Amino acid sequence: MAITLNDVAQRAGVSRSAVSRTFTDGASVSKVMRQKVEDAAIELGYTPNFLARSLTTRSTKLIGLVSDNFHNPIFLEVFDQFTRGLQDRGLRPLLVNLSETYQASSSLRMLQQYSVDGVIVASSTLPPEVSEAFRSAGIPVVNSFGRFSLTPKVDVVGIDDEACGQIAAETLLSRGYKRLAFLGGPEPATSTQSRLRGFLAELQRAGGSAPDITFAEAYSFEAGRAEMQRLLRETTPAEAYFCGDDVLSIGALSAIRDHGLRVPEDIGLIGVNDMQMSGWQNINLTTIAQPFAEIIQTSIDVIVDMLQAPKQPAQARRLPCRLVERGTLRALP
Amino acid sequence: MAITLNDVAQRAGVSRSAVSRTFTDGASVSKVMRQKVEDAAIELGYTPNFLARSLTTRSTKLIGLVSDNFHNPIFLEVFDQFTRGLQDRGLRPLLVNLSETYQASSSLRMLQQYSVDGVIVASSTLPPEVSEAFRSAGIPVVNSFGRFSLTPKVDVVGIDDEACGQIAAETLLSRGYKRLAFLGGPEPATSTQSRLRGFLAELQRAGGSAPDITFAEAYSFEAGRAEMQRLLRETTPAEAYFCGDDVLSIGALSAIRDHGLRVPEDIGLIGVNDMQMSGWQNINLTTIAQPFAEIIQTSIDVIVDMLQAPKQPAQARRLPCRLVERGTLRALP
DNA sequence: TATAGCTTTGCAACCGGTTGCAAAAAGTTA
DNA sequence: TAACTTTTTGCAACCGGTTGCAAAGCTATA
Repeated sequence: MAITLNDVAQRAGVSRSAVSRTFTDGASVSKVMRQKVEDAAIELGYTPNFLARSLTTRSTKLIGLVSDNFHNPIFLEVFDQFTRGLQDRGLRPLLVNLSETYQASSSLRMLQQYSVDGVIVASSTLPPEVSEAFRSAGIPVVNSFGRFSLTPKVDVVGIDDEACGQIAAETLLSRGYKRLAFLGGPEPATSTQSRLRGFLAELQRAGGSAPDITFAEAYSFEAGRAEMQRLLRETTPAEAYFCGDDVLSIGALSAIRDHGLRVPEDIGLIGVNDMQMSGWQNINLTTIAQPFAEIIQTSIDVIVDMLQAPKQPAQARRLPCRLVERGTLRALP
Repeated sequence: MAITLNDVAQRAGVSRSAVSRTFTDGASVSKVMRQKVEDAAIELGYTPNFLARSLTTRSTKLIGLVSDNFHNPIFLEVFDQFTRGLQDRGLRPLLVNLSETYQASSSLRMLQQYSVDGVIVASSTLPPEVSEAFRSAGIPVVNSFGRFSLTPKVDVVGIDDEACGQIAAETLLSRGYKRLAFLGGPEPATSTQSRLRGFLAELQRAGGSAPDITFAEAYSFEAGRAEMQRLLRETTPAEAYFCGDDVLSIGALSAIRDHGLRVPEDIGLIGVNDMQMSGWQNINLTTIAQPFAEIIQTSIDVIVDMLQAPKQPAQARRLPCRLVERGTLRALP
């Protein structure tokens, strides 16, 4: 059996409140009282029970970390940074893995039952309704990697997908590529659509010709490879492809090389994310970096602010992307 | 404010106990009573508070999932499977990311404060003391991917590292490789030492000559690449390398190719893990598969058993590895 | 219809804490 | 030293649930 408040109170010969107060900062306890209690606590090896405490304080320090993305290697970096960031602020991530067998609605109920202080939905593919459900349930929520909106229903922290498409277009055009193509992620994803929009807009502005447009089934190596294989088999390949993300690009890269073509000499490739692997020397992918650290840090800041002052109007934040030049595009002329 | 037991009791015009009982399975409630309560609960949108309940039932369904490995891509697969497996059994993973800034001792205190039902330490590099600390604190614990021992202090589920080394030796010898080498993971890791022991034993048994032995700094691409670069620069390379794990192998692979040598024609390579990436066609690594799904499933089973019948003597389980043949070793003669 | 046996229900105590309030103790001031 | 503040302390109620126990309600049997 664990040591409780009562045990310590008895041992120290003081009231239960006294013990509680020594472990609550800001409470009024005299020097000698604190000493007596702390001695007893140490002797017995007492640690206060957070969950019992949460009943009256109405704060569990538990944060639901909800995602559906346990396959894209980039998310290991994301989880790493989220867990560290939360820990640094004394918050505890309760991890939820959404899938066909575990639906968002169950997770809402579950997280309610555990009285989480807030929820972070970390996904670029989950529909906004998922985050909105938490908000309607009165749980502070932030959608990391979510889509920007001028009238967001929940707080969102993500990148500027249109600007991202624009950077891709500028970069490819500046390298002298003419016949461009867009090899997007899953077509229904709003991030895919926004990047496409920005890509097309910039091409038009700069007077470039209309690109080929196709979509991969998922953000995965296999999907990128399969789609690129199809393109190489069924079409005349473009000079350069703007791919939905890095893992997709790596799949495409492997298809191109297997087809006997060289990158960047025959075909250029630019991805999105800048995951660690993209910097590996055997991949060396030119890509548009998402500011992961900033997105995650900001998301945590937003949640922490909401814990203190809930019910601010929702806000969508767009953080800027940045070109990372490596070896899958030819050099500037 | 959230709806409580009291609200529902009042609404339904029954006692608090009655409400509690309708939400506790195995409790005695009549048909009509249950109906009344459920109606009221639905009207009000009531869900029982798990944490309050845990005070009396002494079960939170919270499982600490402790790891220090948020960099090796294989761990995303591990987290995916752990979270799903736990969810399937109604358990909730409280994720803990150990690092220099967040020590094992803090995590013990924290997990005690949250009254977790059990802890899974998922790491092949953390020292056994970490898991043992949980056990001495009376928390059921299992060490996944831990080291085998005949007299374990805590339950361990892992692979047979010596057998793994043996498989590597057999495989390389059967391909006709003569000058073999061991390019291990971090030297102090016991898994590294065990695999080396099995590797050497089998070589000796089969009359092979003694291999070169070196170690990488970490289980990472960079470390594998750096060590292989050093070997190529400073030594006459061996005919085939048994590498500490897949990500290390991929680093080594890139160094070999950059050096103008071909795999498997000039140098053979075999890894350990069989992570998804190893099957990507641009990598296509021959490797020894760890039975991740079984290790994780077994770990969860072990914890679940401990929740029901605590304090069985600790047991270490070794699950068998399996060769996965791909393209980084030459074919059988 | 009276009695025995089983099921259902509410009361009240409890899980491990926190906290408002008033009494007690300590510290100030005149 | 008396009167007045301020600080410290314990009591008791509460957070949102569960559960042992005894009373009440029901069914079956004689």
